[in-house]
Amino acid sequence: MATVNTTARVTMADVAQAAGVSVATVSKVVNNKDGISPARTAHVRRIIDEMGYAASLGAQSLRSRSTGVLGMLVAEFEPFSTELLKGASRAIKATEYELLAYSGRSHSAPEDGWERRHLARLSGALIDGAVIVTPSGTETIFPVPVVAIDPHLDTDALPTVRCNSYDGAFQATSYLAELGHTKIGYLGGRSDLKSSQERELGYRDALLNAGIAVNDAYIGQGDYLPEASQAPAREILSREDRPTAIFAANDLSAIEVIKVAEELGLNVPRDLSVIGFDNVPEAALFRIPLTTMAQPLGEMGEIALNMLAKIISGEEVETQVLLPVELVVRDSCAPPQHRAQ
Amino acid sequence: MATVNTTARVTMADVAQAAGVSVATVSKVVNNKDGISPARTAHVRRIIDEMGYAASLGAQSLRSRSTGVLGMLVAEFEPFSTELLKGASRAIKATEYELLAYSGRSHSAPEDGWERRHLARLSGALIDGAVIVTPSGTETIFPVPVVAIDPHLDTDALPTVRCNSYDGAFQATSYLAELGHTKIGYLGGRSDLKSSQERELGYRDALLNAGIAVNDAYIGQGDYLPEASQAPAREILSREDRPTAIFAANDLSAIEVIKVAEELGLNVPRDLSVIGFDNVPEAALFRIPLTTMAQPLGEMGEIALNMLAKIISGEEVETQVLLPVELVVRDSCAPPQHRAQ
DNA sequence: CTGAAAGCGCTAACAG
DNA sequence: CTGTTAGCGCTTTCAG
Repeated sequence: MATVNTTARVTMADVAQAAGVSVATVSKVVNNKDGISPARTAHVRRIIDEMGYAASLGAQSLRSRSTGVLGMLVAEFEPFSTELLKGASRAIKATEYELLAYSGRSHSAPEDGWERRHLARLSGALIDGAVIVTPSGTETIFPVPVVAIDPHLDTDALPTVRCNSYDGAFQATSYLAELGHTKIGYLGGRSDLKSSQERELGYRDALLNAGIAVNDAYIGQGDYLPEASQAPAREILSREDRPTAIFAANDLSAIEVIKVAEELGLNVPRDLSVIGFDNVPEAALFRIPLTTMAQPLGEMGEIALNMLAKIISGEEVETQVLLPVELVVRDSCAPPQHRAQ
Repeated sequence: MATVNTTARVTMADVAQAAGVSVATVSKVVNNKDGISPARTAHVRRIIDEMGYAASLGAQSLRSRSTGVLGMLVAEFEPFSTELLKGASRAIKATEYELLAYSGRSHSAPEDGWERRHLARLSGALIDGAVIVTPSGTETIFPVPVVAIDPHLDTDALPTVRCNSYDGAFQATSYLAELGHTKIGYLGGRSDLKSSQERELGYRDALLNAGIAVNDAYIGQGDYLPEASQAPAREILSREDRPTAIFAANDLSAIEVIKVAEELGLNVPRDLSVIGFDNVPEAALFRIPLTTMAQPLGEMGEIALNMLAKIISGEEVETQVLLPVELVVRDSCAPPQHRAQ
């Protein structure tokens, strides 16, 4: 049975009444302001504990413009963002802050600067600053200090931590070429993100570098999303002259590529090599462990959070952090099979 | 350089002024109340978009007692809770809610009902309900509807989703016994959680069932935490007559056991078999892939969130969900080596 | 040292 | 249909 058993919230007024003091006094005790006698302080504190009182974050921030909580804004809690979150959570222990992760209803307006809305909703109330994961808007100033992870913009206007996507894509594609592949496809990510653009560039340059002509029919776009990757993957792989290898812009779409390939009767890696990007746990856990370009996700989350904390406290920090990626070889790539022309 | 570039927050009053209407009108437009002419509604909406306005969650909830956001309260964002979070995030898409995950500063008061404080801070402002992960308090009624995952209590007072810990522990221990082990240790979890107690019970019963006497010197407690697991693991494994297998109450402590074992010069699985519990991604990813009892973490998060949504909307739901666990065999267990007595 | 009072941004009656 | 008014729970002057 669904019994909704709820108590009334205990407010500061309740505490004040129980303690026989004014709310102002309680407030001062709560916030460790001085000007309250030790005796009263102790008394009020006991009542607070007894009643299990904790200041309402909403009301508190409404008035004081500072809450001691940092936000992590994501479009969704998927493998990429949760790895970042783990890192941020690790980093926050060394600070005085609490961590609040927020994922609004981005499913309504897909790529439309959701972070702006989230931020507007949470800042100036609730959070003192935020790290935003893959923001898609063009905004660069917000109501609170912000650091972005893997942002949209081709600008230094926002403190940012990201990985070298160009280099990673170049490495991944070159790896495929070195394996002997010449027909190498690319399934791109969200075209509004800089990371995605860089990955495509790295892919193209690696091809050129290997003396392979770029074939646009081998290029699709999956928006970094499994759902969106299926159709383009199917299209590329259904061609008579299909590629023998595909570099996918992130692991989740790489996995989707493999699924589509198998539906089409292809064996991975025998008939098709697939390499991903990110190295989320799901990549290693997949039935066919995925070869991928690893980003130090946890570290990125940590760095971003530390950066944010420093920025808020007015410290000087390097605001553009670029981390290296690393090839992780697993089972999804192999030299191409010899096929009849 | 650390330039903190921030704009002022745009408030409802700003919008009202820009639109040449009252805040009440704006409020009604924002909340889709009727009673505003289509023309004005459209006009106000345009201004809102232009200014990038979004209602302050804090102020909004302070007044309306309902925010359309559901909370997920965790002590920390570690592998266990983030897997649950992924599931919850999946489930929330089908609802009208937004998801807010919160991890306060539990490092202050370790096992002391942190969830009460988090909830007090967020509820009655901010969230309409919450799923609480491994709450440690004894409270059963809260200011908002709540569902617990893996709670403390031996009670049905709280809507709960959890796994069959007793059965899982029994299976895990039996597996070790079937492999031929007779000296089987146990590294327990947070003793205040029911899951932990059940796992110890399952361990003991499985031993008895296998005709093995329980040796208390083989039993330690790691609080489900890597840090806390090290010392007891070292103690158990340093004994002259050390066990040849250890069942750890969760994966993270199992991994810690392996690390300690290796420091002590033991080879896993040759000299020591280790089995964990949970099947977080880290278990499979560990250098020595960990054999473990899998909990359907994502599913648990989904179920809990759906339960919460239903409870809030007054629907009848089964409030005590018990999910099965499953043995996942990987590389950390082997039959015991023959050793000289 | 303590309390009264004002007001943060918003919503909910209630008048006009 | 629209604006005025009164708070939500809290912090912060400012008098006592």
